[in-house]
Amino acid sequence: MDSIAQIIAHAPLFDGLDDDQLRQISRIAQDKFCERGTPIFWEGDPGTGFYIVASGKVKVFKLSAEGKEQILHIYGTGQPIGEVPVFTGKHFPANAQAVEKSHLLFFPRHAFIDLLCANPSLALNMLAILSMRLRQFTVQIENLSLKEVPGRLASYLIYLAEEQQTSDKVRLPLSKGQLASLLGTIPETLSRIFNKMTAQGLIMVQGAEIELKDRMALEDLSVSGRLGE
Amino acid sequence: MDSIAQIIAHAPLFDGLDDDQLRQISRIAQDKFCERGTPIFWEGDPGTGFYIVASGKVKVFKLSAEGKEQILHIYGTGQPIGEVPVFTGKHFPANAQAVEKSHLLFFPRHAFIDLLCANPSLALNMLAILSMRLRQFTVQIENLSLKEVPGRLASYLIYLAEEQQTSDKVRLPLSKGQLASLLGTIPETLSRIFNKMTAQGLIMVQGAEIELKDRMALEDLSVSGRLGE
DNA sequence: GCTGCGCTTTGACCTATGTCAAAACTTTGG
DNA sequence: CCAAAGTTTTGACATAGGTCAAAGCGCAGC
Repeated sequence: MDSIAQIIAHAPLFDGLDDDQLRQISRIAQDKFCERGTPIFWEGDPGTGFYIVASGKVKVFKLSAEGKEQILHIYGTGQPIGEVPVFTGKHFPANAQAVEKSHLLFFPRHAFIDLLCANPSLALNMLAILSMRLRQFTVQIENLSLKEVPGRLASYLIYLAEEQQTSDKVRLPLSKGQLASLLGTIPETLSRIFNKMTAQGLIMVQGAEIELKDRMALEDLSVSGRLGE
Repeated sequence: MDSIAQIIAHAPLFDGLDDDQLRQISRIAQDKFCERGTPIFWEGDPGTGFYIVASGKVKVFKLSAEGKEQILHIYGTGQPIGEVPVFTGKHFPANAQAVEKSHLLFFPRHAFIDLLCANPSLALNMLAILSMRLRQFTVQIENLSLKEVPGRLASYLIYLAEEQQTSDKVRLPLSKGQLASLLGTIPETLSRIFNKMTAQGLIMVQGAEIELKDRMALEDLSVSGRLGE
């Protein structure tokens, strides 16, 4: 369940390809193992290829001049990262780092482009993935610009509840500090907002476990973007 | 210089295709003419195809619940818009509206996908365009989250100077109100920041003409994200 | 079962930027 | 050339959320 072939067979990017095509792809993949905190690439590095997360978790983020971090996204098993330079031919537009022990597959740029030219459905899969990302960034821009922090947090909690298929209790998959960075704020502010939302009866926090006490109000908040009264 | 064939031949998306391929593409394109303010699509509409701007200018934007607008980008001649749903099969993730009298070409989804499967270099062009957009959104997220408004404005002015190939005087291609929306702020704040930056000798504003008096300081500001002293 | 380090929370404070209202300016059409 | 509508600016004010510093907490390793 952890061989290169297995991973490739289950990655959305390679969905719908036949066994022969999958074999070709396996042939160009290279293993890379990372410890928690290992940098995978830095903004500005030339991109010689991209990665797929085989296991573990990787954060992709930007850094400000003073070192403040904005997480763009956390990618998990099966998801590709660092594809942008493959197609623009330019450098990586952001940084990537393992947030836990991770296993990645590396695909060198040229070999991959060759495969892509030969397999239209691989190209379509990649187009779909990039489009999904575009849509997701669109949402993040909306969140940052049009919603206040409580609204962003509410959106995130709802997103988690959907992902974890639960309607009332979610578990944060990252530390609160990292969550702050994902939501475009800082830990102090996030902590205060957890308090405020708890006081208003929207949620209940026990460590990384968050109980959604008032799903309706959370939905409202996530749409309106601002905490009432 | 305005025929469908001419426009298609010069659009980056169709770069490097031979005459026969261009002819095929022309065949599926449909004209659409828009007045200033005409909506092109709304967030949530099903995407039955995408557009290329033949002439004019189109803004792509998000709206908050209270009606505040965040412009994601302004697209001009030769640029495609609305490609995301073509590949995800879902709805448009944002709104689009002509900001001036515009001429668009519409490409229906299925016919385009067929072409794409048959022309790997068309697929690669599209991948390059989506990747460039991803990179650009990445920058916008960075601006919104890690820079203050003066920093965002400085970045934008430098970007304009490059685009307009001048080192000291740029012309805003949109109203100040719209610029505020692009920078993730409101007209009042933008106006005050123009004042402040003028007072500090960074720029000089005469209507839509902006003189860059201190390019160095603007670069600093755009990198550091915050106005000193 | 302590010790120490990293994460999280709390408090006091400051500031960038939003809100609301009105005035000044620009553009457009009659 | 003027009126009307839209855009930009100014002013007074409110506030979300950042900063800095310190105190709690919780878990890894001895």
